[in-house]
Amino acid sequence: MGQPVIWGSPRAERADAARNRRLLLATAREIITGQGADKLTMDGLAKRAGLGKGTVFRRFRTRAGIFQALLDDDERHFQKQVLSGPPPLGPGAAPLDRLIAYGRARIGFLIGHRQIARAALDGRESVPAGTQTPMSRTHIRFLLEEMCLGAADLDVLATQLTAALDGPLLLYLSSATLTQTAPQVAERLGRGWEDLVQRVCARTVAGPPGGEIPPPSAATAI
Amino acid sequence: MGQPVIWGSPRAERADAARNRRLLLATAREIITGQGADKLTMDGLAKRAGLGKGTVFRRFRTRAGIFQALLDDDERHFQKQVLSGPPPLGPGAAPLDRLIAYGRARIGFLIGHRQIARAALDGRESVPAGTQTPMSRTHIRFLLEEMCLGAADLDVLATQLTAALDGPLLLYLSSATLTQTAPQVAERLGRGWEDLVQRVCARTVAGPPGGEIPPPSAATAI
DNA sequence: GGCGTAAGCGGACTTTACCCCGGTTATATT
DNA sequence: AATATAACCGGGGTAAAGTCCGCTTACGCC
Repeated sequence: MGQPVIWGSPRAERADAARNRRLLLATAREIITGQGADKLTMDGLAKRAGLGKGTVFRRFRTRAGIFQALLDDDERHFQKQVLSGPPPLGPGAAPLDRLIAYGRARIGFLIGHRQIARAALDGRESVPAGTQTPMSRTHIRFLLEEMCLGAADLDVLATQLTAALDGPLLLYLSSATLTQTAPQVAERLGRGWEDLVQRVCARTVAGPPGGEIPPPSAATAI
Repeated sequence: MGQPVIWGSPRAERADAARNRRLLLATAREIITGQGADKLTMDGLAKRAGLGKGTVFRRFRTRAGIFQALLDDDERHFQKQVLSGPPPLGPGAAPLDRLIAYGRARIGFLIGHRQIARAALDGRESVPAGTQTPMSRTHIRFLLEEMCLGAADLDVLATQLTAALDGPLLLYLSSATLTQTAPQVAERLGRGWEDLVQRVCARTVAGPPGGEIPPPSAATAI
């Protein structure tokens, strides 16, 4: 139990650091559910957790970083359902059905986490929301690949579909709308996603317009 | 009290205010091209424009607001090309071709404006990027409508395609990648968009899964 | 042209994100 | 167990965002 297993390279997180990180995340959740995300301040968080301000910044680097960490945490749980839960979300169903189910689930997840997800956006960072290859994109890419549709550039397609899923909730829908009519919005977006995916995966598309030129260079770049 | 008749529109902008707004936008552009978007500070902007800080905040409400205003300004010019320029971007071509051309143009525009567009994101506002019905979405909606594909919910589809266009550049691609390999990225995304749109518009899709239920309530809601 | 009023303006004030660095403590090694 | 070292902690300091309120000015009306 107390065995400090050394992970790959970056020297495992020190025990006190890990404890404090958990404490800070939990405290952040308290503040958010109690007073709303926009009332979360670095000072306040530190004080309420009984820690110094420097500690908070060391852990999360920036205010948005806290929300990214929270989102990451919840996404991990969500992803577990996707990877090992019952079909059609989990493995065992046809890729197309899984993709549709995944979209609906993701929409629900984002609506449930809209406060945090929005607050995780930060115009001053080079890559705003979460990681550069979000789990969502990876999963969609995987399902698309299994379907063997003749897409010219799977990476781009996966990125665009991920955006079609996240974008409306992160970029275009006002949180007022979301708060007032969340269930209807979820249902509409879910149907829309199903329709979109069904069209995209119908596989009746002419070859690439410019001849058979493969994607520019590295196949996995973007 | 003498009730001043409330006009439908909120009483045109005062002349000095308009002049100052233009001055501030121009000054902001100077700073951005000269020193980069992240060097733009409200104090600095006010001082360089020879105005008070309060004025800057009154005009743009928030730091991100400045970038939103700049983007809005440039988008207006861009949109002029779309509405009255030569085909296939402008009117005169088939809707599908216009949609493809629009996507490519929009990608180019966003890559060219990536600094501003990213900085316009703000996790503390209810609707982060620009307006709630961006011109982009409206235009896409219009073209889709002309195509008469049997989409269940055009508004949602338009929103999702808009996101597929904006999302990759706003949310997922690191600005490092963009700066280093902008042309290749533009080309790949452009091809991807063409492929995506061609699939979506192939019109060989079964009816909606749950029968012929129309979208929940208001047709133009989302 | 003179007047009333709403809008605009400025800059001091408050709050908050973020930096820094000396002191402390967990962990690996011997 | 003692030591070396690297990571962690704290809290004061800075600069920038955002607020307030009294003064000024443009605009519509008489």
